[in-house]
Amino acid sequence: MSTTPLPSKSTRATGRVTLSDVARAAGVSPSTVSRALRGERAVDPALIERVTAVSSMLGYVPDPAARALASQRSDHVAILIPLLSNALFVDLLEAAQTTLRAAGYQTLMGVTHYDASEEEQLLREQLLHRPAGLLVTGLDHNQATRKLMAHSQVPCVHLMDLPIDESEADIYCVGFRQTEAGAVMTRYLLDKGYRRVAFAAAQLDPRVMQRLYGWRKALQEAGRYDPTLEWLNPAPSSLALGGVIFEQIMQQSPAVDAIFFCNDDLAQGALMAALRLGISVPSQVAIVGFNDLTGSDQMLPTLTTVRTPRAQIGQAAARMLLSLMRGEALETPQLDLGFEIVERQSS
Amino acid sequence: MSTTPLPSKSTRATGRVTLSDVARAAGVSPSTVSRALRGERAVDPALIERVTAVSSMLGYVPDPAARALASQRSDHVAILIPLLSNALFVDLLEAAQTTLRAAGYQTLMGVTHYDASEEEQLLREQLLHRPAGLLVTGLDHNQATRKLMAHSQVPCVHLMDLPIDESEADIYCVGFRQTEAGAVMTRYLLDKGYRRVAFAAAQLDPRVMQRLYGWRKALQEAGRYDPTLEWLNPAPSSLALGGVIFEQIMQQSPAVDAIFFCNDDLAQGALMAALRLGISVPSQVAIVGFNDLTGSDQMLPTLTTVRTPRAQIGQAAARMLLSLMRGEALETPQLDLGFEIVERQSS
DNA sequence: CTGAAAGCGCTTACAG
DNA sequence: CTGAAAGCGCTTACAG
Repeated sequence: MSTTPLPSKSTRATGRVTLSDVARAAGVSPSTVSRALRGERAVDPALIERVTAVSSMLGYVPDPAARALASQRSDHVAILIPLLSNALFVDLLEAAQTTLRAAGYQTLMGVTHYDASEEEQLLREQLLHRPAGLLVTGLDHNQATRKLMAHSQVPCVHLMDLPIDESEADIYCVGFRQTEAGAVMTRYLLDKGYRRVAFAAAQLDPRVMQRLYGWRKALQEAGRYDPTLEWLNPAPSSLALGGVIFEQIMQQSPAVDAIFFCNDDLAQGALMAALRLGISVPSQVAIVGFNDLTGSDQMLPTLTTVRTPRAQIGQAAARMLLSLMRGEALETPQLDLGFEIVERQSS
Repeated sequence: MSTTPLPSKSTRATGRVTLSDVARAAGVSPSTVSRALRGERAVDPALIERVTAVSSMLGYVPDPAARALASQRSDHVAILIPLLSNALFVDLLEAAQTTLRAAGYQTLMGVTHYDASEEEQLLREQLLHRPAGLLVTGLDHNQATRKLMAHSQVPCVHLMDLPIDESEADIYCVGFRQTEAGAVMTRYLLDKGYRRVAFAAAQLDPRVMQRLYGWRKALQEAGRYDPTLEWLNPAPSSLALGGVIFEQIMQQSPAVDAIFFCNDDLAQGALMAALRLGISVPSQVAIVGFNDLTGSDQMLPTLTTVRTPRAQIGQAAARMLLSLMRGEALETPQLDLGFEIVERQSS
């Protein structure tokens, strides 16, 4: 143990300290080192200690490629998110990655741009690396993607959403009830006395649509639903678009007294447009958003919105995935992290 | 070629189509398949064609782990950026990743939080995967990080910055002259007739400091430099902080007639604060920012700023790296992509 | 230009 | 509980 291991004589020696170096120095077989270091049960505790000591003395670090090749499982975790231009997903990504990295995993990120076939292609590329786990946004995927996920046998946790019906009860996910959040915000507005509550949305991804359904349900229950209150635009969400939509609504439906935007960037843009147009918020029209993004508390007036626990979702999903990768059974396969109305000045 | 390859009889067969399957079906040796598929010169064109055809017919896809283990080079490219909470770096990341992915590389992202030792640790983890290339933000790294990069022999391109002196002429980088951008914006303000131009900064990373030096130089040349015009805050940049700094300046230095914020989020926060405080921009005080981030064109008044080519930087750096990874010599190892003043209403 | 052989650095049945 | 051996799926000197 006091002698430095001789460098390998091979022509292709890489200079790296290998498992065999550790085995030689510890006086055991490579198999034992492998087992001891991975904490496999059925290894003599005394040996574990010796191997661990020698290993760290030599500065041994396992080669991920060799490990992946031999075990057919890499130390990568693949994550699929729709966009990087929405702070929501960036928060999700960062939280998941931080948790995963602390457990020794590298994150492989894929940006789908809300495109089902791009998602499929990205997943295909990621699966080539035999990831140890999968984190995917939402529950809606095309046939091929679902098949790939199932065939790969890779543990998978879905982000942001919770299944609606029980046919999906076998799916792992962490999120909150989008539909309910839409309904709760709408009821909040009705309770404040607003009577013509519009819903304005862009992008129209599945979660936005669920918020729409929640809004519809709440209005219908209050007997205040009217299809002309729906303003749906498939274009990508942005501040600028929020301003455009706001102007449209104000021009075409002056009787609207509150607007529920499906995302804070739209609502922030609307607030800026209101300032520009001299429309006073909330006295002429209330404006509320969704997600509580950066800047919403700095607007004039400050923006009422729904705070969504995206960092917590990223972290909890990563933890859930870590459990699955260890082969543990989960008590709660579907985690509802809730949401919260943040009342500010705009409503 | 018309018979499907027999599945391997091994207990650990993975079901994947392998190089040997292709070799058998094409009637050549595995070495030849390997060479043909990688486009190595010195392979009979006819064989290349045959191998390629068989390979795609069989749906062969090389195993990245096996390739990495054998060649000591993975298909990963590691990228180090300071933050994910600054849209600037997200744009950089997305552009680089898109370009890299199109060339068959997977991106390994590391977020340093402007912490030199976290950067070192991240790089260490990334190098374990034997990345084919490295993309790192800035030119400032600690001793250990520089040593790691040099010893690794991995081609590396630096982002955002250009070296100041010639001692760093051997470094590859894509960016623009931060100091000059600071000076140009300051001269623009002086030319517009502003006389007491403050510089307000947060985070104080190396690039912010360079902008500060540019501002100083421009003011000194105009005989208008005054140390009390410098407002430096090491806290992370944010809209809220911009508002706070703006209030401070207005209270303590009412004679200031223009404020140059080192980043648009600060400037946007200042604009909102001005609205709140009833301070009119630009008639009482001009406000300008840096980077032209989302929302700057939606503010009231719209924000004058410096547009920086971050997406182009990400893409150009990725392309440069691809060349280096191919072993090509570069005509331009240091690429200056410039910047542009965007004049809007706030100045 | 092509092939046989060794090797990359691990993991994992299989025996004991 | 431990070890010898085979194998994961490629690449790359080395010969020819």
